[in-house]
Amino acid sequence: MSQSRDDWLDAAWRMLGDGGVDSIRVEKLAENMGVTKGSFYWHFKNRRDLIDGLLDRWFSMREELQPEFITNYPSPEERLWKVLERLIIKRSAKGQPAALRLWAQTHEDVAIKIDEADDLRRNIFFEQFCALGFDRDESEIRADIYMAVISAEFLYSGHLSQKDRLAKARKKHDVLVNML
Amino acid sequence: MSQSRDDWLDAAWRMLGDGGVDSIRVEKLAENMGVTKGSFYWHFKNRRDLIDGLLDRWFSMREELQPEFITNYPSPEERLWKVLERLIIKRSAKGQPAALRLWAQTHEDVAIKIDEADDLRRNIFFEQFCALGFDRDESEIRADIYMAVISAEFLYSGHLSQKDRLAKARKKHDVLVNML
DNA sequence: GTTCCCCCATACGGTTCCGTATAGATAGGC
DNA sequence: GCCTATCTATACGGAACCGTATGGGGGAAC
Repeated sequence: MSQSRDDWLDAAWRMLGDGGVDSIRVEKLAENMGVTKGSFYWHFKNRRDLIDGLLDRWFSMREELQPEFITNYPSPEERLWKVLERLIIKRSAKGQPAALRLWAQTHEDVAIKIDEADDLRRNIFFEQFCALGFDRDESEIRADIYMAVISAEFLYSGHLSQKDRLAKARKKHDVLVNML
Repeated sequence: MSQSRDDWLDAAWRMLGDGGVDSIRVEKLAENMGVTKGSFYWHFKNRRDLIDGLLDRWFSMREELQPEFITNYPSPEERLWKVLERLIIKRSAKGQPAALRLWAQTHEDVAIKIDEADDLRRNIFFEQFCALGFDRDESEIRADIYMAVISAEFLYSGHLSQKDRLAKARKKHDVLVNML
């Protein structure tokens, strides 16, 4: 049963969510997959190469950052919501985002890439709030809060069902979008 | 130069913020402190004992969770703000909270303790929002968002000065407190 | 059936740790 | 001066990993 590079990334991705970057050990990984690390070093140059692969995967997974995703929806209000909704529905990520952010604290190059992606998302939010009629200053603040809500979704989240999470998220969305 | 148990915790606390729980290595720690690990094992039973000490320190540091802290301020609006303000001003914690939360993902006992503290804080927020006149449902949502804003404060690297962080935080606070 | 390439197993050297055992140092009480 | 408590150094066994070197199996191509 031959393992592909993607199979390795899948398993490593799970490990990442469970215990952070440091918990990713190539020998443990090989054991989990029922092969030896001889296979690993066929697919990857070294451990760091694997982790870079995980980073790439994460970035490419964030389709909601691509212009096409957002322009599918007409109203700014809906555009905001769809991003949040999507992150909850495809809960392909559990602890991974938090893990990568933590890891970035000691790896400047990683931090830069993450910051760039964050700025991109934050800016998308910002524009939607502007389109909703908030002034630039207010829009910036609300975009920040929207970012915070998203990050918290992965940090806390706890023991709620997806349905309940969606319901609560929707209410948070409403609070941030409506100014009564 | 004799090292106290607290000195070890101080150094470990710094390490925790820099690289997460996994980066805390007793031999590295000893090297940093200019002694050998012989000293470490005098003060601590083992590595886990040290980390438990860090957890205790974190919990006891959260004075804003104690009733006395909040009742110092008359208005619910101010009570909310003081908690947020305090977390920014005493930036004794940098990556530590995020690191501990991540670590909790693989250690159920830790997760439980953190959840308890979170619930406590969330409930304090909830009560303040209720006192501000929001209904219970709305207050719960706003308390959640307030929690999110706080956690984001530690997650996003942010290259802002403390002054700017405070200013932005104040605006976020205003958004969540005011319903115009 | 030989060749070749892809994927994997085995074996090994080296490093970084944890935790223990044991002895040495230092300072204060007596 | 001696004893004891407190803290630290040294030395060691063992585990967990990383990365490399090397060889082998097995299927596709021919």
